[in-house]
Amino acid sequence: MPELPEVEIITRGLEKKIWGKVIDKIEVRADKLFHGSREDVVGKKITSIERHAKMIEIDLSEGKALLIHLKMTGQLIFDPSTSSGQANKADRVAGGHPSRDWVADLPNKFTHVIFYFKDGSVLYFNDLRKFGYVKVYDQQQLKNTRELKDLGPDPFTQNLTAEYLMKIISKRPRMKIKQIITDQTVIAGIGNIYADESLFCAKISPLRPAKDVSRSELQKLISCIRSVLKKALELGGSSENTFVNVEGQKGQMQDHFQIYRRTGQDCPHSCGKVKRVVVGGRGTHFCPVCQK
DNA sequence: TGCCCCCTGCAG
DNA sequence: CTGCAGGGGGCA
Repeated sequence: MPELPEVEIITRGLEKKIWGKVIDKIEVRADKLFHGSREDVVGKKITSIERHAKMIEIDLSEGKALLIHLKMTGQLIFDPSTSSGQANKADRVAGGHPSRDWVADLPNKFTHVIFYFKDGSVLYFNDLRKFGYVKVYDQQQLKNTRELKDLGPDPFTQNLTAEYLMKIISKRPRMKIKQIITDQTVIAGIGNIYADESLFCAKISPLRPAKDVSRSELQKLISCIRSVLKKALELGGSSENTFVNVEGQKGQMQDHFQIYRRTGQDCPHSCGKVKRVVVGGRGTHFCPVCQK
């Protein structure tokens, strides 16, 4: 699923919906996706919710924590109460943005973990492809996991600079620029969609060896990354596929893609046709005319 | 650095 | 039917 904007939207939604609630029970329907002891989290209170790259850390009382990764198709959907569940489901559909029928009817066959809170509200973790996970940690232990410790700077922090990228690139000069910016240990949170969109914005070919990207182009790329991610946040994320926010609603960014998944169509600058190639095993979209 | 894999569904 | 999908770990 989700890249930085989508995970950020979900994180903000969770803060609003489940902060301070006490976990009454956890139901795990697919063991594969839940790592750790259920007893460690039952009875604990949610004390903070934070995004790291594309992961969500939920801190609990007594020093415990949950780390959730949604991978490609994970969803976290909140239902304010079980007793009025029918009404809420109807609201979601009436809201006009049910992404699929199965989103409006929870739990469903893609619901793998269910968090029941003391006040009767429920959080569903759905994942069509079962790549995602929920892991239980001690907060101290979590800080030292590779997953978090090795992450590069968040794109919106001052730590992401052209100088920083040049230093990284000097260690792997031949790597394609797209692979550099989608490496989570270089920049935290950029994935396939926003890499393509950012490179288009900066007029840089995703195939360019990183060492051939100049300082000023890197500067432009950083500002493009920020503007693209900001726009995605403002539009509620990209729901090209299964993304919905914690209320089950889709975002609109997919209607504003300049280049991603527009293979064969005209470049927005009318200079050529959008081409699709594979970089690092992922579909990659660019305009060979304006992206050099 | 480049495949293959995890898994399921959908578009062409 | 084949190929493709927002991620990323593991293996040669």
